[in-house]
Amino acid sequence: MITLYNTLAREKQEFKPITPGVVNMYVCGMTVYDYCHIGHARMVVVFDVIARWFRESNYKVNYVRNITDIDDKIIKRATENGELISALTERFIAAMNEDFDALGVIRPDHEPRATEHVGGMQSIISKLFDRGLAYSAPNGDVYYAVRQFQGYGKLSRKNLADQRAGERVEVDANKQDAADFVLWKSAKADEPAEVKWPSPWGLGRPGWHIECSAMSCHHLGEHFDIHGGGEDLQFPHHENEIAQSEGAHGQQYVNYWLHNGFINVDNEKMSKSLGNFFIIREVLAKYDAEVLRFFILRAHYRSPLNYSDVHLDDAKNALNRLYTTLKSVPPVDVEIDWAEPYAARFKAAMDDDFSTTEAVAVLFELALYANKHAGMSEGSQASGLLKALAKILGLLQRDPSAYLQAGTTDSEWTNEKIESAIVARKEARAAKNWAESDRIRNELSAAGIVLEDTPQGTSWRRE
RNA sequence: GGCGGAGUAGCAAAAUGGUUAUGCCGCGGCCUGCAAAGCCGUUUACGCCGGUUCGAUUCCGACCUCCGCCUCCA
Repeated sequence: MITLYNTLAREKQEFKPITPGVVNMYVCGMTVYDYCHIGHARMVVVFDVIARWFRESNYKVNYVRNITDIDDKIIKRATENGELISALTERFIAAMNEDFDALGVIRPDHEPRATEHVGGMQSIISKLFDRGLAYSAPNGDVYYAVRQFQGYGKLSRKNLADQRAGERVEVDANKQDAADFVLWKSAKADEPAEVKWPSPWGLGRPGWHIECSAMSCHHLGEHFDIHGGGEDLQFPHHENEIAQSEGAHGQQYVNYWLHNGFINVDNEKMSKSLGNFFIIREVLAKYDAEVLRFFILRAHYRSPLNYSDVHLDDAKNALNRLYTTLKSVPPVDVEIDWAEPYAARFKAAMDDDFSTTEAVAVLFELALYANKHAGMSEGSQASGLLKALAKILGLLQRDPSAYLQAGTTDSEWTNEKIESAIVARKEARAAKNWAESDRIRNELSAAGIVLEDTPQGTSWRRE
């Protein structure tokens, strides 16, 4: 039985699918006008693992993660660059795929793009007009009449009367109410033709929130199981999605709302305005992508997670221990027996709101057991189980030596050069010439290469 | 002002009404030519004050501090 924390109910609940054996899940993805940062990495890794765990639990998963390829920031960036919007978005979609692939994220079953669903958005807006939930403003924009929707604020627990309208942002005079939000934006003269779609309300483009209502409905129906995203999307984005979808369709939109916590820097939210954000590809230039993935999964998905080089170094050292175990205690292929104590604890952890933190702790306990029983069949069994369980988290599937010897920085010490140094050292050791053998080892050590003498010979790794 | 989250050992991070989290780092030991890796051991952990309880880090109440959302944001 899987339990998950439902933001809508503010408590952990047992997961009950609408259709037995099926999970329909929608996650708000990227707005593609720039490179992805590690906050995005956390979001995709977290929901990747959630999808993996449902599959492991024998559910058929329909995982949809959208791509927002039309919005204000995209238009602004394309205009600044003097390039077509489609050229800009294609470029960053390609970059996004590179980054997410590197992180071992399995592609969602569907990755709809907003621009492909404008028709669906218009049809929802029409329904909202029919139900008296939408209105055209003097400036040609179409707005959602928030106060006409009963239950507005039920996700974010916001009470319209308590909000301080206009305190931070001036209220648009076109709105009937400060809380109303735009469904359709009328075309502006200086906007490129690429962003102008015909509609019953004139030439224009969709508001932000409507795309997710349309794309989720297209792939998963009017009522589906799980909707996820970063915690900041709770309000207003997800609140508005509920208003749109439930307002148009007259039935419950989503059963379980899941929100991942942020990556912080110095205990503050990572954001562009603070200038404290890190792009995935910058981080991957310094650290192996698996280290970043491990770092993310070591924390619970709802907790804030502080990012720094010190913390990634810590994660790197920890991951090294697991790979070192797999290297020194070769795993056998294992079919997971969920009744086996370690596996049972792993499963209990994952079933309990996807507690990867506890699941990772089980991996380390297996590593300890494997190391203690190195050379025995219990050891290789434990090592095999370690690898099999880690696979569910998308970790530890590479050849251990290849992982440990991979360097993020190229040194002049090629593998061949290292190997020949090891041969030279072996000869020195055979002659009990310890001074020479230690000189060679120190030379390698200075280059970040660590030698390990074992009964089977000398192996090496990069630090 | 409203709503929500959090304060755990040097660092990171979980669970839990009484029993070892886990990892990194440090220290000691075993092993090793010496190391590394591994194994063993190790540093009075639970913001503060009350309450409930045989017993609270864990439940209840007050307080302090921090963070997030209320505007685009994963």
